[in-house]
Amino acid sequence: MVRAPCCEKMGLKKGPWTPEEDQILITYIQLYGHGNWRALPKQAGLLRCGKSCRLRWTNYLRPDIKRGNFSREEEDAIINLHEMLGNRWSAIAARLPGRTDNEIKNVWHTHLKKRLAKQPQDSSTPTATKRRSAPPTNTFEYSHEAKINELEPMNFPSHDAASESLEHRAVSPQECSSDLSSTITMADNNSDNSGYPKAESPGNFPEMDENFWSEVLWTEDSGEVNDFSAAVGGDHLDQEVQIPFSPIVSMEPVHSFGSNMHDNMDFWFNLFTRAGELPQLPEF
DNA sequence: AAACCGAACAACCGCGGACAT
DNA sequence: AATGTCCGCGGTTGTTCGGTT
Repeated sequence: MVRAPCCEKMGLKKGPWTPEEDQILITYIQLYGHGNWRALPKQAGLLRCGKSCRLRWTNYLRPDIKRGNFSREEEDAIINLHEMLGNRWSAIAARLPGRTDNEIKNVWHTHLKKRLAKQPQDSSTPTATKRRSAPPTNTFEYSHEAKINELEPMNFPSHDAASESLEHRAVSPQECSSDLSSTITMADNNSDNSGYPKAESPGNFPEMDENFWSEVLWTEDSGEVNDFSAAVGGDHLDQEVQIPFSPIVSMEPVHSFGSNMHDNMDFWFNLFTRAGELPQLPEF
């Protein structure tokens, strides 16, 4: 069979994403989910291929991504998991909540390989056993892997100095609630030419329950809205929220957001203040 | 101050598997 | 069973940034 090129149509944009594109993608997925990546960019009005959208979302924009430096525990876990799983980054990422396969892959190539190279091959250390880059192939290894797959995802507190700083850690809902001023300060003072505040990456959202992202946030009795471009800014919606990068997005009140109103409020607050602008928060 | 260089990381590419028709 | 489409994965590349000379 012949595979159609990902971006067969000319004019599709490549390269770094702009804040405006991010905003459109985030807003679209919040409203409609991402059932069909291929169709998504067209419906959302993005000049990107679906693949690019998926990558951007999964590696950068997803709300549950933990930004910031890897803790020592996380690094050790990556090393151990890599020892067992090989270069199966997605499998490793599945054991490290909030970390993406791409991020883990980068950390491995930039930090951990070097760290391992420096370490003496001492069998007493968990990372010193013989490594492989290929996935396990024999039955013992696969049964071992099956055990790994039964493990619960690991949770690591961010405890190293860098991740403790405001510049690197993700902002929890609780922190947002109690210290909004720091968020404002970061957004105001750390902007660079990219349009993103340095300290406030798009990944710094409060964690949401799964329902938040699986639910369609906005519903209308009269039926579906298929044209996102028309939907944003539409006048048929209940509430309006001014999003810094243009589109006007509206949504239902708080019950659609998840279980915690404060989380939701903080989410939007963080979202909007990324552009250094105070939002017009919806009235919940 | 400018040039250079390496590290870090975001993004792209191509392949293969899963699923639908 | 064959074919087509979509998605996810791993490898790789390109760009940016910070440190050094």
